[in-house]
Amino acid sequence: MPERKPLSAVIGGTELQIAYRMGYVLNFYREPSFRRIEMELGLTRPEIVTLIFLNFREGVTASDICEFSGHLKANISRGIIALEKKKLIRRAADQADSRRQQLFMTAAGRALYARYIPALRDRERAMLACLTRTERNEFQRLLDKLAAHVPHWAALDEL
Amino acid sequence: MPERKPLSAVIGGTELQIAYRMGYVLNFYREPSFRRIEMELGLTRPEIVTLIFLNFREGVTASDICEFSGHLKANISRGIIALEKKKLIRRAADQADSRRQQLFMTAAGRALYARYIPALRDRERAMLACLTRTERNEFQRLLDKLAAHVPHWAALDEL
DNA sequence: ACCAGAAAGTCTCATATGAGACCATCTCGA
DNA sequence: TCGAGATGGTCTCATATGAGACTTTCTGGT
Repeated sequence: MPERKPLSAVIGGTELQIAYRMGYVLNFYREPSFRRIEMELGLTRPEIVTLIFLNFREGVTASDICEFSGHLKANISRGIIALEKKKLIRRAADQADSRRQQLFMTAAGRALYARYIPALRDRERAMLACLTRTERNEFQRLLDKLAAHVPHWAALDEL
Repeated sequence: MPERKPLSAVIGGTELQIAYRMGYVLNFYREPSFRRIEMELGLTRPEIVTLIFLNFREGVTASDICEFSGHLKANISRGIIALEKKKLIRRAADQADSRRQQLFMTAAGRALYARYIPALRDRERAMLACLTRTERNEFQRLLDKLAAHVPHWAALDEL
């Protein structure tokens, strides 16, 4: 009987050692959580992301969210329109540049945000539970470094 | 003039410290690359993933791919049907269980795979360029650990 | 001050996706 | 060996998404 690598070895068996692993772990973290939020709360992904963003800072614009979320602007735009229609956010024209509109959460938006974040937090905790505290810190440090360098290569569309 | 955190601080300003960062980095790696493959080669994401999988091991089934890719089975099924129609893969009924079908790449499939992998590899290299060799190894080790533990929590749908 | 081009945001259209029903086959306990 | 339930795979339908055109407003060089 020939010895066969377990099928799960595909995780490292790809030519994209690190990227594939990141995708694998993150997919299993994020997709089910987000799908559930979509279903239960009737939000789309750009809407979820927009609320997360506004929770961090109010007054940002659609293109700020695009820039840091990687979502396409058409989708963020649709999300914002939908969120406003549901009274979860509020828009205000920017004084200095009338093309822009600043975004703010409403109380309802904050309340909805508070309903889905705990599940995401718990799931993150579960994902990381196999790391020691030291490892978790190191992992975060490396991710910070990677995140800081994203602008240096992400725009290189020849790649 | 009040001091304001730079907007990029949202990356770490979320309650989901690590998950958010992973998503941020991975989004900028994966989305543009995949979109480009979709456009230029006319493949969908489940098709791309299926070819990556088959490059690692032939003879697997649709549900194997679902299990390790996190894609929904309806989409993998559609992808497989499309790939066969394009003669990029070949299906064969499993002897032991006639519900299953084993999947194999064709020469054309291998050729197409070879056309999109280099760009993904280059982009991965660019993403990781800011880490030292030691850091890269450590990062991979931690990802391996996380990947190995995915089955322990991913199915917990109460989370 | 003007104009060419960039930027913010919205819209349209075709396509990909998620949810879940559905069918066929297999498995396992009584 | 029978039937209940599980499993592999496909299908349908509604919705979310990507691409890219378009409008309005701003900017920077001449």
